[in-house]
Amino acid sequence: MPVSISDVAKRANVSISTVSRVLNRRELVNDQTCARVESAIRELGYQPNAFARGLMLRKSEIVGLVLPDLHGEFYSQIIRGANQRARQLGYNLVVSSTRDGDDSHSLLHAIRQRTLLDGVAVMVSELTDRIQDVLTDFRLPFVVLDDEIGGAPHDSVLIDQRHGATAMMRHLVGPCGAKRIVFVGGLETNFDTIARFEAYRQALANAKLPFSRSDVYYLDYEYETAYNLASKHVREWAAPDCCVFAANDEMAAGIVAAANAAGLSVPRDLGVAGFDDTRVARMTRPPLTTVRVPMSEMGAKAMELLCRRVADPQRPPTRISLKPELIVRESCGADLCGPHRNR
Amino acid sequence: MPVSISDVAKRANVSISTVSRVLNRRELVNDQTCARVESAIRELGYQPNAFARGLMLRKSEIVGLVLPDLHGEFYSQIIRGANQRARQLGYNLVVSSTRDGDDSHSLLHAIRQRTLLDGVAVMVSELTDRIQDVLTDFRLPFVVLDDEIGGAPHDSVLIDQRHGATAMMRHLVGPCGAKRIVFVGGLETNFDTIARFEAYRQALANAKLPFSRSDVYYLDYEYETAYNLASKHVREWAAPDCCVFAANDEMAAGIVAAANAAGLSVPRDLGVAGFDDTRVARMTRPPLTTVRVPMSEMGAKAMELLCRRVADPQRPPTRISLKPELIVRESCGADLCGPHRNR
DNA sequence: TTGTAGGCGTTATCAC
DNA sequence: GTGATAACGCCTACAA
Repeated sequence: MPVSISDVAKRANVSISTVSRVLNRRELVNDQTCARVESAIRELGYQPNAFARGLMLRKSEIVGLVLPDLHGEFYSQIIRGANQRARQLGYNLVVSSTRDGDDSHSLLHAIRQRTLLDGVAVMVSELTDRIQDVLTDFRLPFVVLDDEIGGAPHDSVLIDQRHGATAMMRHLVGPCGAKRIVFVGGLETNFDTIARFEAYRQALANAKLPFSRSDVYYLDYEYETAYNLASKHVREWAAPDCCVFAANDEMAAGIVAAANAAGLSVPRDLGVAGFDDTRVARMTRPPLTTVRVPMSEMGAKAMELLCRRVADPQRPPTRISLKPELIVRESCGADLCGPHRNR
Repeated sequence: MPVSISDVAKRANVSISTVSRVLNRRELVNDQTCARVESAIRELGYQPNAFARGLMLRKSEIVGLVLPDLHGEFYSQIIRGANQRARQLGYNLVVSSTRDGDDSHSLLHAIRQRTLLDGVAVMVSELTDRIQDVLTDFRLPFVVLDDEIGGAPHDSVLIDQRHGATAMMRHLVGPCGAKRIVFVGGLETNFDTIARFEAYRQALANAKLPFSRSDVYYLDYEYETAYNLASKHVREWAAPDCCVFAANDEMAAGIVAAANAAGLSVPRDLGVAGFDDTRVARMTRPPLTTVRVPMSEMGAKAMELLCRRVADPQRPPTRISLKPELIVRESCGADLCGPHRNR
């Protein structure tokens, strides 16, 4: 049933090498025979077998992207950016997540199949020993997203979390005139949360504001969880110069909603800042002051690095750092040029 | 550099067939030699070459998923469901979109590479002739999501849009007591929008409510567009018994926001209904009455069908229909047991 | 239980 | 310009 290169050869009355030539280096073959072969290909509906091809060429033109999860706007953007760029570069993208099912299994499965992949981009977000181990003696070209792994040198594309969080904090203590800032992070072990917390603490110190352990919460990046937390605390937070700094937009949205539900007005009675600048940020009332993280660009850059490395495995490791950008909207009263509640 | 099966064979002092046997049918080989081979494998870090393997076995254990876009909660859910199920079934998933770049190119690219894929699930959402053509004489096992293609019979998993939209309309004209319903759809050519509009019109007729062309709008499923539209019309809509039926949650959220911004109260001054039940639905104030579309289940079912067909290409085409479910929250005042504004 | 040999569909290296 | 032929790494009768 499957038509192979030799079927085409017979039909066109040439040898298989000639067929192979018109497929790959048509300039080496006579125009007439070329035409004959091409029509044979068309008539037979011949499609080169990718396995045999890969066996010879040792590449599949498929690269992988492994993310902590595929759910939500954030990852969605990365995938989109990566997919788009990968295709531009002539590659197809395989997406996997470490969350669906057992993470190690998931990852290892992808790796077991690795000979089919030309390379992999990995985002870990939390470092487990297993992943660490797997990655250190990884034979396949790979690039790491949003973090760096100890051990072997490798390509990586990073978000300068510190920079972004610091910009936000400066905005809050400066233009917004905040004197108390509540930090609502994701999981305590999450890389991004850690980096943002560091910036938070540092900025507090710089501004000579007191740091209080009890103003720090670790949640799970989800809207509902944040809503619930805020429902409990929002009346206590509501103070002339208090802001909540959430580690992503969804949680910030939950907090805004809880504040509204409690009859408080944002930003008059309480400032709320988000992170990521996903579409939710423009869907709350008021829209969120947040930090734009160039997610799809991160995906795209990852693919560039990866494909470059596939082409030249020897090149020195590259490290790309992407700078987030402060986006001032209304949820912190920034436009008011003073403490946000003095409206 | 790459270690092959014969390296292992040498190291273990056996023939390559023996190595192959411990890899695939370990029961056929003596325990002792088996152990010897296995340790050789481990010591050498041997990984079977997937190309050579595929060349013999004629399968890759990779299946594809082609979506109109990868952006947003909706597709995100489908991908997640599909990915999860695919892995459970022992397959890896390749994701592509027809939107990034030229759609036909994109799709055809995936198809050109198809010998690497064992099968593909496709969601088209709008039918272009090219896609139609490509699909009708598709050699590869495939299943269609959320629609059916004329021509060759095939597996498909459908959302009963009609059922969902009708349930919503019944809810609006019944419990909510709506007398005028504004329809805000996606693109006029979009399958889902078409189906929902049909249900809308039908339900209006059944309820003996007047249909007015000027109460029908076609947008693009985006929050902002809907917000802008609603900003213009919301004061005119605001009537004792008027509801807006948006074709997805994001647009509904935009409409709610516009209403709030205009000083109207939802649902007292205007009812707003969404569709899909994505996370946004719980992030508006008030939360949206909407229709839950089992997206991740659709992805999962698609993979089941696909993998089953890969295993048995001869089986008769199956057609799975998933029923959406009405979710009553507060944006239409349903809980009020009467016209929503009488609060 | 194990080894030998042939073939899967390509591409690459030679000759001609 | 074109055609044999040898890899590529693996699986699987068939033989021993």
